[in-house]
Amino acid sequence: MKESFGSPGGSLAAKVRTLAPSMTRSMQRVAEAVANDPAGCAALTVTGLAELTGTSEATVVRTARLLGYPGYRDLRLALAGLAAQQQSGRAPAITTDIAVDDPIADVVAKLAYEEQQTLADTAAGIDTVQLDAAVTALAAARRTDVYGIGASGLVAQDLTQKLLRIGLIAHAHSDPHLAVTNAVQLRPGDVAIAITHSGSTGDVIEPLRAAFEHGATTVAITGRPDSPVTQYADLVLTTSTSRETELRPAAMSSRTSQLLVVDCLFVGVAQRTYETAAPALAASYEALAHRHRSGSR
Amino acid sequence: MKESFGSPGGSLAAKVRTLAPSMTRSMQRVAEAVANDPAGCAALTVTGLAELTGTSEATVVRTARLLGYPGYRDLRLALAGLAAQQQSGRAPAITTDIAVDDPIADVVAKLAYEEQQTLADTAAGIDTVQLDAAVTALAAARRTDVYGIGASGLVAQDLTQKLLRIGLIAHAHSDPHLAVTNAVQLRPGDVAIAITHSGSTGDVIEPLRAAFEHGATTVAITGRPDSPVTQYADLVLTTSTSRETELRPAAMSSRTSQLLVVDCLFVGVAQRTYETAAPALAASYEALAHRHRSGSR
DNA sequence: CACCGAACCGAAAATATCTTTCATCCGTGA
DNA sequence: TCACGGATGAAAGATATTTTCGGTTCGGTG
Repeated sequence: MKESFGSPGGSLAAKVRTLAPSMTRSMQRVAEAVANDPAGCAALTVTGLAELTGTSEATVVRTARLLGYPGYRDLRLALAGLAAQQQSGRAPAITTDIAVDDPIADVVAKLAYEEQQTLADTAAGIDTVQLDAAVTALAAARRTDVYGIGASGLVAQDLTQKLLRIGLIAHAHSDPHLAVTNAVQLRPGDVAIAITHSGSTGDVIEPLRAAFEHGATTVAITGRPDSPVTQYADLVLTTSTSRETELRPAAMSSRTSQLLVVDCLFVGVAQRTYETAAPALAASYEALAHRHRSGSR
Repeated sequence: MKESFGSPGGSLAAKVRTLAPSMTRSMQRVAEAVANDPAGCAALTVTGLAELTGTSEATVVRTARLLGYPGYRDLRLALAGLAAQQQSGRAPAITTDIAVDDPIADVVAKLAYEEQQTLADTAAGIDTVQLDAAVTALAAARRTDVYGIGASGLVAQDLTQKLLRIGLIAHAHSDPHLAVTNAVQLRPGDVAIAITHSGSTGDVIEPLRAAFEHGATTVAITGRPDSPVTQYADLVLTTSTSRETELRPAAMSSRTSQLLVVDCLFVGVAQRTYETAAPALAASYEALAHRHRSGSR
């Protein structure tokens, strides 16, 4: 709503005020309407605006000319621009938590905003040295086990799916017993990754511990860098922790954060193993093609 | 971020990407021109834009329609608005694709940025009316089945986990046969949700179809609103489509987008069923507490 | 008070722009 | 190769904008 200086378009209201004295009565009515409700007027045709102001098309066009536009068409475009700017000006107001009676549109906006925030926090907080070390370990690993339970289990599977796609050997475990059983098979050069937001999930810590004790390179992806899980982790990747609210459980933001970390790991590994990763990715894409119907076009 | 008129607003570029696959060659040329230079195109008449893109007026109008506007006139208005916003909003900082030799810190930054972008696009492109209807259906459903394969399967599980947490009956299926077997058990009042980025995954379409034919309320979460899956969907929730690069497969951004939609569904349902959802959430939290060791440190 | 002229104004014609229709063209699959 | 269906653009048709032009009002003047 601020007026810009030399910038074209500038404030229409100001221009209207300046030029008002040199306008005839009907033209003033038009100018006023335009200044008061740019958005509304932008939606109108010459005829519409003429009727609204109780004048004629000719007068509207004359007014547009006076305001410095070649014709009404261009005034209208400028109006649309102005409206859009005003619209975006009164932006955020997303500061509050999601309330029980928020309309669904607000829910969408707030969730998107919060997840964006989570991503930014995570990216800012990540330790690239540890990340790089984890990537190096993964790229060279004979096999990789990933542990995760509940929501984190899905992240574990996501990572596994990706690694498999580029030809690495990876397994996700959400059954603690099987996880431990498998963990003891690991040996130096292998990698074990535990994903847990709280860092205190025993079912995930135990297999990591087993892997750790058998000499595998262990990685913890957690929101609590001082939690028990880090005891057995050679490398710790910290995810961001945002306050959780009644309607937005922690699982939601921790998942977003964990997924970003996982994506970074994946892309990092794909870079390191580009020679084999690129063809593998292409191949998996090919293989899937026939599972899709002919497509929409 | 809705715009003044009925027309869906948000990022035009995102919409172009989403709809591009369903466009013909000439229309793609027009769409591309519009997406690349909104300001320039806003200054052109139909004829002008037709000449610029080497097509005809008819094609330009057709493209405008496909993008959701009643005609070229309105597209032009929207373009003017967009141009104004870009002008004031300054440059969106163009990031290049992730390169094979990018240092890990750049990878983190680029991935975070792209996922944020995906979230914004998704939020802008989502149809809140459909979303609201889906929420209503879910909140009232006797049971809910969710179909998803591969990466989308994880999203399906995520949704299921969340719904279960607030006391709803939900199942995720990734086995196509079992999915169909279960789908035929559905009846009016039940809800079936298919999650597929391409919208052409036969293994996911079949169960949805079965559910559809048995009278369940069917929902499709897809990046292609014109794809086969929507044939059997009462409600369609569109996820955003970002260009995929060699090191960043489509699965990555579609997952981010799908998860946002799923989160919106969940929060929406939690709002509707607040009386039962809040205690249920609290209870599940309690139940998990004992799985965690005494705490940090 | 009647008259005059100038500016104002809007109806309608003229023009530009947008939309629709329809015949043609091109690619595709049998 | 042929037939088909969708994509495409030329041109007709519909709207919107601009221009023209004559009527009207208002202030000044004899």
